[in-house]
Amino acid sequence: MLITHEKWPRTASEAEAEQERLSALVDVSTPLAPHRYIAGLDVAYAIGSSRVAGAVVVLDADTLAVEDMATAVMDVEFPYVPGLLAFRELPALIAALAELTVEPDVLVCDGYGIAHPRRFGLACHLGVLAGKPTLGVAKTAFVGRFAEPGEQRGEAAELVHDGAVVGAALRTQYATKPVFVSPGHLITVEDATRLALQLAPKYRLPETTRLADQLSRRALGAAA
DNA sequence: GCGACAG
DNA sequence: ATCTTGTCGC
Repeated sequence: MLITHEKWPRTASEAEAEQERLSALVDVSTPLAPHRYIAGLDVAYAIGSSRVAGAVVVLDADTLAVEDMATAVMDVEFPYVPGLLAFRELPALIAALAELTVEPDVLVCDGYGIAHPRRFGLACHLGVLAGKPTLGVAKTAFVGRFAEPGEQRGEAAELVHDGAVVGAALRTQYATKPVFVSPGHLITVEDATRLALQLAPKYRLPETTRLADQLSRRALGAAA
């Protein structure tokens, strides 16, 4: 899948302005459309250099079997700034997506969707650029308040930010810390939460992110 | 002003 | 994010 992005911001203020502009295009009220291929994306970083590896793995929505995968190694341009993660990771992820043979229907990101200071996290950004459904699944909290969800697998609590429900703290496995799910684009909080749980039948994190994480690290090491 | 702060 | 194997516990 090809994604083109011009005039990539170089400063924090430019990046924030870009988020303000693109955030108007986000749609989190449309239910998730029928889907067959789910993609998981992640980025691995090298220690003493600016080298990074973006990875994407495509799974069958029903069996979670791996149908395709791709990687892209490059140097990072943008520094890590909370709230501007997309500008640091998207280039490598977009490059990896361009190498896919199987066209994914939904993109699962490592990070947040609308649960973001300006309602425009990495998942929203990728969703708008790709014009496809996206959601974010993060391991730790970023913005918003939430009540501790029940201890059973599948129990969830609303993630509230600025008086709005922007996601959910979801318990994917019994007695494990919850993961934070938020819609990115063309999906609702409910559908994103349901899909995240479906993708995590055995471990705390969705298979999509687990596999993408492993793939990105392997790609980084192989590029050494 | 201070602390927090996705990866 | 990254440094990192085995090991303690359910």
